[in-house]
Amino acid sequence: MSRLSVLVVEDEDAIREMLAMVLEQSGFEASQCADAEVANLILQERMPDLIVLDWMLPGISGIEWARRLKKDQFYREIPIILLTARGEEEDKVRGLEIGADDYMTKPFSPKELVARIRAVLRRTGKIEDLAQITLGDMILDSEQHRLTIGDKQLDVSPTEFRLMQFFMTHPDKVYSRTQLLDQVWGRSVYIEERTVDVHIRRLRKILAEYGREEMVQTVRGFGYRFSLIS
Amino acid sequence: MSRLSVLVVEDEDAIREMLAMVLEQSGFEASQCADAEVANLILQERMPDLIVLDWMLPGISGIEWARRLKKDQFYREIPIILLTARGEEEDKVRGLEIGADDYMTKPFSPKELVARIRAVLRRTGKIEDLAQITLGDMILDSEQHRLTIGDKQLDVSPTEFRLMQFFMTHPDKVYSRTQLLDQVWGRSVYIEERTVDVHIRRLRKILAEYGREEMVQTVRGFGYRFSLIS
DNA sequence: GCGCTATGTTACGTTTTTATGACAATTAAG
DNA sequence: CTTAATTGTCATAAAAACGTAACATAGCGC
Repeated sequence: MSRLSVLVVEDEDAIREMLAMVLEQSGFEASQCADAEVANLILQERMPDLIVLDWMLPGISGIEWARRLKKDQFYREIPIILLTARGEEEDKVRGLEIGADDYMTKPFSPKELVARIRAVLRRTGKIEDLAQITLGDMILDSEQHRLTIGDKQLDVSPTEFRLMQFFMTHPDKVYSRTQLLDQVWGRSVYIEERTVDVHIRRLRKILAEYGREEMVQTVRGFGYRFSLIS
Repeated sequence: MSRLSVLVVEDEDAIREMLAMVLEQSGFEASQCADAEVANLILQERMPDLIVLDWMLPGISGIEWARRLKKDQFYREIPIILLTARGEEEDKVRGLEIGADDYMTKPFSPKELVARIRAVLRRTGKIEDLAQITLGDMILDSEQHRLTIGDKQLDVSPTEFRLMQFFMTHPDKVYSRTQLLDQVWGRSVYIEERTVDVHIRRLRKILAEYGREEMVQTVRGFGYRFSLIS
């Protein structure tokens, strides 16, 4: 799976889980821990593409840990977004001084979080990877706006692309037509539920050419599910 | 499938959007607004199944609005979860006094939020489902809407699914046909008792493919029992 | 075993839900 | 401006799920 990975280091459980959920929901792969010590272990396991770091941490403070990372030639390149409580604006300067790539005050909206993460990743040139979602032997490439199945590349229309994108980032779970409309078309638009059927049909037609139509599964009375296993 | 709807009334954008996102992600239908005035309009449009309400609001305070709702016979039944900043624990008492159904301090984890909402909805009788029910080596997953036996995944029809759901949550106990109709089909529908037999038969047929038909047991003169032990 | 009742099984008509093809409107491309 | 592609909607076909009746079979008291 080539989703971009984000490591969340935040001691407060509630906020950490909230962050992780938003990240997962937005297509990132989130790992999390409550302090710098564990964070170091995780870093040895796997290098994240970005770190979201709380300013205040028990033990080694966030800022101190960030400083160390930025001195370590091995970890220096990982972008860091600092988190801080509101009203400590003066810290912003210090944070950016030591090399943090951005700075966010709690509380923040999911949109803001994702926007900032994207911005940082773009700035540091990692965003290209984000363009790729992999599931099984299928690759959905947002940059090329292309779907690859096995070694075949095929083009899909914008709506089918978004639908595919949603499905590939949320596999194995049933979604009602309403939920799909909300998530893929966006809330606020009023569209007939039957329309989902039609687009499902169009997606299946495409997948059928590669013998994958059974990946889009009908769950009678509930909606649709996308799954590798039939 | 009509999802349960939750109205979020919270003036701080960041938190409101966060709430909405978590709710949507968890399968609820979320509507949102920043103050009590707009909330009233939304209420007239559609009655939500639950309200998540910030304690402090511009204009009419959350607590005041909640009090009014709880006096209004039309809205009284809507459960309310109050939100407050940490460190205002003493408000909890006041909140619950005026009829709020639960109380949450910011910040909170998505898990906690969803758990509390589910708990309240369960308590007030609007929900009874659990994402995953396990019995022996069988897993009934509402999220995927799938039944797993051993390592085989199989789809069952809506009615068989609900029947299975009921049985798996109430194993080893006999239920009469009437009880099953009440519980699985719903109290208000009139359906022949024999129909239960037929669906039992269909369920057995499915289970038989995996050598489990003896799990659905006939108790002559009383009804049926679902049990791992035969 | 006999007769009676409860339960199992099957087939069938009905209802509900989903799939599909066609069309018009809109948008994007050339 | 023309042409092609995309998209949403509708009408209709097809499929799945349901409930019911009819008949078969099995259990139970006598």
